Amino acid sequence: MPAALLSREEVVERLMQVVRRYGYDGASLAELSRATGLGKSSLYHHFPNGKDDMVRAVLEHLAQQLRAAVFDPLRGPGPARQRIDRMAKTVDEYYRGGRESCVLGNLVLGTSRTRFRAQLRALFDEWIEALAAALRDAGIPRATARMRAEEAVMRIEGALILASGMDDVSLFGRTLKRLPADLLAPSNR
Amino acid sequence: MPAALLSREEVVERLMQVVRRYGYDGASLAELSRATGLGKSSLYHHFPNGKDDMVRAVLEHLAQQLRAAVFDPLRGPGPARQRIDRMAKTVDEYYRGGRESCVLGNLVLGTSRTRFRAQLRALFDEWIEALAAALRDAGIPRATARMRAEEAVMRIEGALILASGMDDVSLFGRTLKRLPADLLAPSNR
DNA sequence: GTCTATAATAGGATAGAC
DNA sequence: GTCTATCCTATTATAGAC
Repeated sequence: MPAALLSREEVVERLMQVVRRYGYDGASLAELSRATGLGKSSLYHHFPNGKDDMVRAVLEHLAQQLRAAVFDPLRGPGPARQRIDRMAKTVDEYYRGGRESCVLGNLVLGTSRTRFRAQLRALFDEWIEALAAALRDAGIPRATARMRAEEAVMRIEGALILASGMDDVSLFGRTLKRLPADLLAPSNR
Repeated sequence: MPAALLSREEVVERLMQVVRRYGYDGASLAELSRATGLGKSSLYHHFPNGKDDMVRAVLEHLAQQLRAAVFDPLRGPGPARQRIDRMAKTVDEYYRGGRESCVLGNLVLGTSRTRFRAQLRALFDEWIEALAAALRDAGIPRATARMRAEEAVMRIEGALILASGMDDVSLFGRTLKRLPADLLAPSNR
């Protein structure tokens, strides 16, 4: 990579910021080049198949980040409530309180919908399963835990859409704030 | 319009299908032309500012559709529960059980995020307010009604994202099914 | 591993005939 | 009101020097 400028990880991190902001279709090579400080040819050197390869790298990078910051803590030791609170906090930071869009949401829409299907599905599923594990540890029955975990991810994704669409980040903050208690509520439904 | 082929409404309806499927950035003039059966020049005749005008027309068209099929019934007469059930049914049909994406979600992401800000915000808000009105009619306090209505829209948007991302439309169906009861639950939170 | 230069193509937009 | 033809720019992608 840039012999001494940016590590591959940093390059991919910047690519991610572009994809997250502009989506797959809106992320031009010119912008990706600008954001990384690498010329187009350099980008093709590292990602021979262009945007497609870049986004694949972005998704791998994101998976690693999420594992370290969200999934592992969710599965990891400690009281379930604390683990879920930590997820909410990390997610809030990652999306900067609702000001940033979701890479996954962006890739699920537009013409990229089918392109990264497997990776997107795997990532969503890993998130849901990690969350469900925490809920099971809190004594919630398996099926209920899975359903609630799915609902949590939906609410987060939906909150990002609406916070952006309504230009009101408080919608995101409130959603995250309510999330832990809702997830751990005595199972009625 | 096409002297006898498609009415303006039908043209806009087809433009909407393209925007909904490919997003703003992914909807090329070539595709919009193909979908409507109109040449690029014809499209520019009706929409002098190109895609921008087309999407504005799409949003106006969508607002009318939603008013007739969703908002008015929500505000309208009848038992609140029935009105909300009807919304769920209509929304399910509109998104074909989770197989179709959301025009609004698509426009909130990508480079179109700021372009249609006012219209997007107004549409989301009208939806939320219509839903909140139904909840108030069901005896739910004003502030709670608004919050629950916001949450309902977030859940719908999020369910569409996750159903698409996980390639599992049942996520959408289940979300819609639970929605009415959750909205009308005795107000604890 | 990066750059400049350049190609090839697609995308957005317009002119003018019918 | 629609079409064919054309234009211009942006975008993706590659070649080849350093």
